[in-house]
Amino acid sequence: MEAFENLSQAKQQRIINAALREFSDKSYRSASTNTITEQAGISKGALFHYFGSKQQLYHYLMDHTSQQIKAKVLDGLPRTDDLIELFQIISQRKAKLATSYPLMFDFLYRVFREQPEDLKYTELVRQTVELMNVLSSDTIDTSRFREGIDLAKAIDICSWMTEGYAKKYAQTHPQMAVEDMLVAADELFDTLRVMLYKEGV
Amino acid sequence: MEAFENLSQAKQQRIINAALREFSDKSYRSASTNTITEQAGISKGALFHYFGSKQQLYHYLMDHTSQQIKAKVLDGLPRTDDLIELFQIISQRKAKLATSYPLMFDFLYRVFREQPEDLKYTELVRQTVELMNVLSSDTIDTSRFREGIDLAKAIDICSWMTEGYAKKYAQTHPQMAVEDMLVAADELFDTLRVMLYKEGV
DNA sequence: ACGTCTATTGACCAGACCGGTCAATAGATG
DNA sequence: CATCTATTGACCGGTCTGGTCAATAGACGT
Repeated sequence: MEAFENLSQAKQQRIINAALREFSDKSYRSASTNTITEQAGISKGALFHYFGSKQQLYHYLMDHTSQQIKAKVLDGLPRTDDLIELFQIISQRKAKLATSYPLMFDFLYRVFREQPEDLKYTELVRQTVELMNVLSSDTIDTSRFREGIDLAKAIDICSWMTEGYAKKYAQTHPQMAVEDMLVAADELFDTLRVMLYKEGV
Repeated sequence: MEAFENLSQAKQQRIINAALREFSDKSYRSASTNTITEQAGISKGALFHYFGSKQQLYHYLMDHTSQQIKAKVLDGLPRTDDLIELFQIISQRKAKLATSYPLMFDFLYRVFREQPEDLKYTELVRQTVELMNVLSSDTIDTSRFREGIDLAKAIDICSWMTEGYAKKYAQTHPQMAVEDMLVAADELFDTLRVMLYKEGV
């Protein structure tokens, strides 16, 4: 690890990206260190010199990416009591991050789905992924909600809707710019307001 | 194939289930015929005697499962102009089918996600999977919808909500009986009514 | 120019596992 | 007991794996 951190930033990044891509595409077992070294443009010996083993490389990637993403999402998040507004802000940040660092997101989602016993992800990873989907929040104004809708339900609904929307958008407009998507997504949040909030709130 | 169809129904089912499970768990490439024969309790030679090759076995599974599921979902579907009611019925059928034949569903979803060039799924498979998610329907009464919500939007919303709900339920109550889940899901459809339909419809 | 030292290479392991074959065997049938 | 078919599993040539290590390249001090 020390050897790796003494490398130039550019080279470190090349290796990290190659590894993230491979571990995103395939299961831990099927992911190949050969492929990683080829993609990174380094020799096999070098990789094992830097990280010791495949498993240590994997754990490094988990810690590294969780740390990065968690910081970027939470940094300077504005306070608001409007649940939908909050969701809108977080979605915007996630969308921008996901286009700036798609490899990190792909990788973390895969980590979240797998979770074999012997390479259990750290608490940090769990927190990070969860943070993307759920809001623990006592600061939300629930009086806006329609009859029969409580906070937990509203959070689920917002999560499912934004998730579904993002998935559909990615499928139908695979190459569109983030900014355009965010504009288009405004319509989604308007709809959410119609559905969740009482008339005239 | 002829040899296979002459086997007892029980043995055919054992082989099909073993193969479905293996092809659901792993990519086509990584799926192992050895594992399949072990799980099915037959010899390796037998499997290749029945199907000729790994690829032919895979194609047989695609055709077989699509045919079965499509029939079961569409059979005797009642007519209604209430979109949410329709979703509720289809969800109930899907839920029951998914618990009766979980292997088939897992397999088809995997087929839909992968789609390598050389083992392109048939049109039948495409139709079947799509049919699970989308409703083409001109018979829906859209006058119930709130201001600003059209049919396409409503279909998306219902899809995303039922999908999200199913996913959450599967995670939080992994071993619950279908019947209980369907009762619990009634609440979801009530919520959908509150959100999508005008007051008092 | 030369010796020293560290960073990097890639040919090379032993072993796991692959899809597919086929001579040998078991079991049913007349 | 002979015949015939259904089934077996040891075996094949391959590919690919994670990991090693003697050999090499390149930077640096003198």
